[in-house]
Amino acid sequence: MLELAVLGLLHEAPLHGYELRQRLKATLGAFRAFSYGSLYPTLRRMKDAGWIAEDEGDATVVAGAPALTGRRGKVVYKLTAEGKERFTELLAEAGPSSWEDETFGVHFAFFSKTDPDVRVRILEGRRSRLEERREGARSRLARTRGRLDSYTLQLQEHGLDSVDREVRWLTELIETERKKRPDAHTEPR
Amino acid sequence: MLELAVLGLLHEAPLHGYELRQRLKATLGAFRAFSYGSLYPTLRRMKDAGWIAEDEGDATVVAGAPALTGRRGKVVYKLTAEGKERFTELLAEAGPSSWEDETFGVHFAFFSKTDPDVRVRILEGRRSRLEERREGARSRLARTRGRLDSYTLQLQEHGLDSVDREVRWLTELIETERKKRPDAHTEPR
DNA sequence: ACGCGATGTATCGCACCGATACATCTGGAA
DNA sequence: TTCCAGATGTATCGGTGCGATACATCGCGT
Repeated sequence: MLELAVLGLLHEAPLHGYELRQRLKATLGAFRAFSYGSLYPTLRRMKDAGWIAEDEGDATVVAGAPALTGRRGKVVYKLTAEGKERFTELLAEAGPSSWEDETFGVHFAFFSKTDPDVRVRILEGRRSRLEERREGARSRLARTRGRLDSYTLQLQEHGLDSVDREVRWLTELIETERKKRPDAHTEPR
Repeated sequence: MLELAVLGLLHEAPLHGYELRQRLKATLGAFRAFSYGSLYPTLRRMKDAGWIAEDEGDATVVAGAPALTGRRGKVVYKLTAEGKERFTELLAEAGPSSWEDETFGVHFAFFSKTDPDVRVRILEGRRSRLEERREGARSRLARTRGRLDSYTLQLQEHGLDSVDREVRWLTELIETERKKRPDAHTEPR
């Protein structure tokens, strides 16, 4: 997850950790926090995996001098060739994981770099996921309505409304996508 | 978090793990998943802490027989006296943690067992939390609007709308609470 | 000259999630 | 009547991410 987000952000420009976090908050803040506590370990993992590399900012650690207060410069990361590959690869796969709550937002954020077919498939996957959830909630609610105290009820209904809203949003998006490419449709074959 | 939820559910009736999970999904499914992977460890922790105790369902493990295929009965949990105390204690504290994303839903679910003053304080805390977030997002959006691709923009706006909706919802709830107790107000003192 | 808030890197412990394993019970199709 | 699929039920494992915290530097207003 964070991995995909980082790949996407670095795909546009090299960044150091702090900036990365700012961008993360800016684009995905509504859905996930992505604190430093996961960012830095992820950066290390990705560096070890070879997706990203340090790009020597203004560090210029003079070999002789440091030892104490070793003047640590910014650590700027950039995508490697393998990293770019990995990014396209991740963007291409539209599996069930792409439309889970946590994942969907990140995928969506990079839709402009995603294949149109994949876009539609993800949007539809997300929508039916939500519709499932909504039906479950609805029937459960109908079944237990009487026994619920008013707060629990309010909570259920607010939740249901939110899901409804997102479903409508997705439907609009899907239609827009369709209009752009009238030849693509749900069932290939 | 899960701890509070479990205390709340067991406060109404003794339950075993599976049932507990069902209820969790039913009341909080819109916000958190609460899988078994956290439920069972939590139950163990709570048992060790003394908040809950096993209530021997239909286990009736006859001392002599088992060994192989040892007929494992349901493990029904119930609140202990300390557990009840702990529950009221947790319900009473309305700190910043009560209105974070993950926590708020759980607190709200047990509002019928919460002190009216605390209810209002939590609702207001949640609201100003969201308003802060909204302002941040709004100004960031205004600042960067031109540079954003249309998908990122859509995402931002959808997020903003959602926050708006929740703020309105909270405002209504607060007003309702106020009507119920016209003497309570924001600043004590 | 001082200090405070933003910038910047990093780690630690903990909560939780998703997948998985495995066993039992129940009801309907074969 | 047998068989098997799906619901019920308990449990663990690896991994991801979060919140708090620590610490150092930099730019700026006072």
